[in-house]
Amino acid sequence: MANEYTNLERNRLEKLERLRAGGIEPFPTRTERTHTSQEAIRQFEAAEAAAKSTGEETPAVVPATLAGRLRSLRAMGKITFAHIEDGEGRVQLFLRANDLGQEQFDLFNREFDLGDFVQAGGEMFRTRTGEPTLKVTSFRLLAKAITPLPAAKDEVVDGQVVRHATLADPETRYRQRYADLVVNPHVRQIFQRRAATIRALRTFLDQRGFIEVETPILQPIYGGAAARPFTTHHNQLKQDLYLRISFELYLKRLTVGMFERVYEIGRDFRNEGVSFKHNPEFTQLEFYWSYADYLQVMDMTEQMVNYVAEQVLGTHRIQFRGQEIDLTPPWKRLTMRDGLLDVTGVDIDAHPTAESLAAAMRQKELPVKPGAARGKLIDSMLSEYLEPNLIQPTFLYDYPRDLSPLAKSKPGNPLTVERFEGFLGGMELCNAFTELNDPLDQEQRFLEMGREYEADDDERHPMDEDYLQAMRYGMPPMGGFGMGVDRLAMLMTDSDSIREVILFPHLRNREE
RNA sequence: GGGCGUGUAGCUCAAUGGCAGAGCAGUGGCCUUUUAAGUCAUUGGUUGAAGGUUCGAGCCCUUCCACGCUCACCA
Repeated sequence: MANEYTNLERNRLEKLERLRAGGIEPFPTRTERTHTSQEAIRQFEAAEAAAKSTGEETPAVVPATLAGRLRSLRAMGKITFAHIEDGEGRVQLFLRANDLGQEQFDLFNREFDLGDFVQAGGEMFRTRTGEPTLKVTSFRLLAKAITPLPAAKDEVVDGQVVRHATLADPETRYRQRYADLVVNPHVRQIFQRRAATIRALRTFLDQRGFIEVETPILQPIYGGAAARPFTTHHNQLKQDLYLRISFELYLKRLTVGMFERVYEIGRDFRNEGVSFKHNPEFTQLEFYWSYADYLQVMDMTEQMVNYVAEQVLGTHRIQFRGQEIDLTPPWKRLTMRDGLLDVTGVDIDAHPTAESLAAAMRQKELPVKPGAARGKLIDSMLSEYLEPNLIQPTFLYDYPRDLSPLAKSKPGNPLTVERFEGFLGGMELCNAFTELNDPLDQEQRFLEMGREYEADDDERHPMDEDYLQAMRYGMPPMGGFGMGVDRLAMLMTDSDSIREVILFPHLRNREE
């Protein structure tokens, strides 16, 4: 569809044509930047400090050529003040007809707009109000902005209400994230913190001897979680493929191959509902640690999250949704049985069958979904009554076996597996267990899952024969771990929605 | 998928069923140290889309679209 220009855009296009007519290329190829905004300011302030210490009246000249986006313009007759912004910050420009000549000065005022990328050369000085500023002796357009940035200046109502209105509409912010990033510096900070979060995770794991690997995103059989996959097709191979819903089964194959400690940070895809904590594609961290069990993984988890906060925020006490969360280890540990007993009065250990558990729940006047399996019933109590109350970091551990087909049973307790989930801020953050490494038991679990989900084909857990083959070669005992990196980024940035920490979140297509 | 809500100028927002407005930005002036400058003037609208009710619809009704919140779903 052809773009239709607004009046404001047409106005800028006319400027662009005038520039071209005057022999000025509005999108030149080269830039001659010598300093970033902050380098120029730092160097100037250093020259000032040096002059002061030696008693000089004027500091040494600091020549600089800067480049950035025009973010403010104040034309005052024969002089103009402006600010340009680059990746590090802002610096003020000072232009004077006397210095530039009337023709150049007029060119700047008439044809340059907010949002344009410009290059400006000159010397640093300090204005009467004390701001380090570039006195411009030459300038050049680097790239014309046709569309005005979606930002307004402040609004003064009755000399009282000052509102620095800027792009706020969530739809526009997500669809045009580039514009959001330009005008909302705090959004840039969110993604800098996200990057720091992922960097800290890598550093933490690398330091502990884990090796980062990459496993297939296109998989012939999906597995490792219960979720509907996205399906695609390879034309030449005439083969349906799935976008992975987890990395688990591939990473565990690598432990068979003697990689004792592996991890992967990457994208998972789940063809399910979208919410403030769900996006169809999301970033996952999984690691597998041979010869460890879920208790060791628990210890490492609290250390890892605490380390991330220290690296990203410089503190162990983070603010999230108006509450302070203390990440300092050790975290609270609670068995699922005790946790549910506390909040619902139902003892899951006393009810080994779905029928018995459902009866107990009805007696406590808890909602029961008819025909639900025991694991589903437990899960519903967990997410309804327990999870929202777990604000401070809490490990919930020892899960029912029928919720966890890839986890190992507790010795002497076949109904319970060695599994934990980490909760904080009322959200599930991670999921881990002592991994099942018995190929015969694993085959049996796959068969059970297949039966259980027979009614709902979408959720069926497909049998992965090759995974069983890997396990038959011998799989070491190990602890495994998975964590939603987006949710960790939410915690590190105090973001209410997963969409705030994903650069380009999924949105429905616009009507033509 | 259900419920509730929102959609008006580039941005942020007004407008009892009765002339579609403001601030900022934009445009044209004045202004040689401003601070998201000041000042005078001024342009800009298919009110998300389509239909309906009405003498008259931004407002009421119906359908559709998008977004937000929420429920359902979601190991």
